[in-house]
Amino acid sequence: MELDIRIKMNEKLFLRNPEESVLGKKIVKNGLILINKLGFEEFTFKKLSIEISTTEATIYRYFENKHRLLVYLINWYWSYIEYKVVFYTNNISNPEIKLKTIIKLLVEDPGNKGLNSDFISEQEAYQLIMWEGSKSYLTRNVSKDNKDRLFKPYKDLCERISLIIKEYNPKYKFPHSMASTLLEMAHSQKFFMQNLPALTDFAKEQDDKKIILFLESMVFSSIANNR
Amino acid sequence: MELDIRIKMNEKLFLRNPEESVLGKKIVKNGLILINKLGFEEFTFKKLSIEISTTEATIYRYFENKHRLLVYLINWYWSYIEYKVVFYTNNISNPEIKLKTIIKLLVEDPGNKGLNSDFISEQEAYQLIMWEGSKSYLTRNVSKDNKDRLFKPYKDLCERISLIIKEYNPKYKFPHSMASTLLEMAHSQKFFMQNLPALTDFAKEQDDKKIILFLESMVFSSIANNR
DNA sequence: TCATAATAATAGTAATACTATCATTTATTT
DNA sequence: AAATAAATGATAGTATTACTATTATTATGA
Repeated sequence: MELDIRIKMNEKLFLRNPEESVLGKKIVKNGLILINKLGFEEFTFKKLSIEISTTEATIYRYFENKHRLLVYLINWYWSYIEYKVVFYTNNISNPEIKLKTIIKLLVEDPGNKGLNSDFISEQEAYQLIMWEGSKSYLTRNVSKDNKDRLFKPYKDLCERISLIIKEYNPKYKFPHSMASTLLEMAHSQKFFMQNLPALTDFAKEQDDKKIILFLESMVFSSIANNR
Repeated sequence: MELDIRIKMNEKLFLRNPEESVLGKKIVKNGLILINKLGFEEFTFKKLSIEISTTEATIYRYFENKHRLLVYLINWYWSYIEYKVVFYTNNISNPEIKLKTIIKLLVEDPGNKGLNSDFISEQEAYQLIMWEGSKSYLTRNVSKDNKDRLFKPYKDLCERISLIIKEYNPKYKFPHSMASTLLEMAHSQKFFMQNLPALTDFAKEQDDKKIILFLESMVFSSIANNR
């Protein structure tokens, strides 16, 4: 069985829906790869247009600017993760196991096992979140973008996790903050491990198990607490 | 008593030491204010040069590029925070009180009470960390910059906090990761509270007390845990 | 006072972040 | 199959960015 996951994207993110044409998909797919290769600051539509043998002007017909493309990609990732969370926790009744499943989903690099269609590669998207994720909201347009619901997928995922936390302990006072801390740290700690290991207790390039243990320890000791 | 705090900055950060001239100090001071006003992406040396009535070329004689200026400012802030941490925890023997003191120092907006000399304004630096902090290391040059010790102040502060965590509980396995989580979240949760409140349990523009409670709860329940 | 260093004034370049126009190709409708 | 519309390509152009270079002027210091 090969299933095609289709995520409905916010229409404000694009001028022309990239999913509806071969070229549009190429822009998104190769845009992601090129951002990962160059870093977001060095990435330009000009460079992308050369990569995929089209013109700058054509890319601008799909996306207003490169930041919108970034947010598009990041939203795709969070929506996809939420889909995975639903898929893998649906049949689980125990909130502790649910949370542990989520932590694994967040931390583990999908590698080449991940979804790798002719559209967005899961593994590339994972790298993107690690390196560029917070750049989606760290701009002077946060509030405006937020009103346009550009951060809805991230907020939805945060909400879903906070509900499970509440299920685990209805008295815990900070389910949303704990959920966003978990989401942020899943990627930050991995980034630190690989690039600034002094900020962690994990040796450089070590596997994910220790990060998972750290996050589990943090989440469960916090939310078990009734103060 | 008016004391002049002098922080020794890494020489790789600048081409000419900005502390050694009136113009240099003006570049740093007003650079900080202008980055906060425009956001780092929109900030340029050209705009700064107009602001302080000098030329672009002159600013380039002090800093290689705007990213170096950003890292300079961020390093100043973390060094200053470490100084404050030492100052306010020196006479405290109880590691719990030490950690609580640190959490307050990290979260509380210094406002106009903070250090506000003719050089860097503490309050402006605080805003900078919140909005632009992670952009100092989220670049393709992290490893190179790390080798040049550009992140030393942040790593030093993390190390210092992790030592206190170890003092509190020598068996706790993730003192550095917990310290970096605390450092990151002190500013992220505040940013979220002000700009993306759905990611927190704090009403928009609310005071800092709840963030402090959240972080205290997270840190102490985690590090009390002996698993 | 002479020498040196710092700054200002000015100019210039390649790249970025777009917008506009028009011709050509491709897809859709009748 | 012809007519029409939509998407793309080719090309050009603009203001700004991110620098580097040169020379004149001003301040500092031995």
